[in-house]
Amino acid sequence: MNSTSDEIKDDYNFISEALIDIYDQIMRIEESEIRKSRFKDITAKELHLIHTIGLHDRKTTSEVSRVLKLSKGTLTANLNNLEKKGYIIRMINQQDRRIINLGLTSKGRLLYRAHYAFHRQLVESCLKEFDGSDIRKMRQALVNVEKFIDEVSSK
Amino acid sequence: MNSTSDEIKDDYNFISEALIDIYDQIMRIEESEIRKSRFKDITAKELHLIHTIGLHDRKTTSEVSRVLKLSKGTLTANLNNLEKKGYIIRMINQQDRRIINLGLTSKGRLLYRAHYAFHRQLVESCLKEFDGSDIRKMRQALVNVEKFIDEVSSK
DNA sequence: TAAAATAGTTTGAAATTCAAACTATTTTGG
DNA sequence: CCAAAATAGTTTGAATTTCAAACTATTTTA
Repeated sequence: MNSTSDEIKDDYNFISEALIDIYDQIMRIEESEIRKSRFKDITAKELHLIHTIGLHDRKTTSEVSRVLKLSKGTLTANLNNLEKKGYIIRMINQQDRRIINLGLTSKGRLLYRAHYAFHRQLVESCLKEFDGSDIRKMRQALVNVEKFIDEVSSK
Repeated sequence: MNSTSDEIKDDYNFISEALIDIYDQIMRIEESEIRKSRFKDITAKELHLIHTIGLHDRKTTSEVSRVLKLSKGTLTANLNNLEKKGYIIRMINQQDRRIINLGLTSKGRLLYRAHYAFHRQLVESCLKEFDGSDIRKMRQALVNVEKFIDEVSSK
């Protein structure tokens, strides 16, 4: 297919606008879907934190606060909430007892998987009409976004 | 190109993970880029509000609070801040004097355009290696995301 | 034209965030 | 070896953000 540079500009505009609006909607819908399930006490932010803690990584509090760009104090408060609600556990690291390793409880792992499944469903439903080569290109476009973000952050 | 169903699954996983992580990073980088410019007093949330108010729409407070899913009280507080900082103006609607129409000041319009330009730059930089037909497909994928969100929200 | 409805603001309470001070532990270097 | 410095995480107090409910002003309804 041939495209004029005007058509491409128009697509760029459309894609820019769509991107600006979509983030927020996805966050909101994630939260509202999760709240319809058995996990009624979870906010979008907590979902994000659960995802960052991950299934098997045993990350430390410092690592997580660095990744999420939250102060250590804020993270401590968030972890207290999730611990009270039974989603995470703190494990004192026996090699270095200053360090707390974070893990998900079985309830936390269920939530992690439900969240992930929802995302997968979104991706599958939106890409099902495309073939393998198209999907590879979409993947590359996302890699490019990450590259762009890295370049801008480090300049 | 042929792709096995395993390769496609792997791409889906990659795309899911990338999507989950990317939102947050874009929000943050948007804020930090804007703060490097003359707009040092603006947060990511305020940027989002400025974008929603838009260049020429004269939206009402209620419309904006519905779109952003903020309570009317919260929006009033946010608008007070942006008004104090000189980015927006409130205009009493002369047909119905209960209604406030919102507009951007010239400073607000400058900020709107700077924000939009940054997004355009991101999109252009990430899509420059693709041809018109590829870009049309990416656009379609975003339309699908919006469709998916609408379906899930309305069910 | 009085009552109901609507648009937006104010209010007070709860939640979230941050930076700085603090506690506990480990590492460093004299 | 041990005191000082560094590090990991928590606590604290203040600032900010958010919400729902009560409120004010205006318009619509019946």
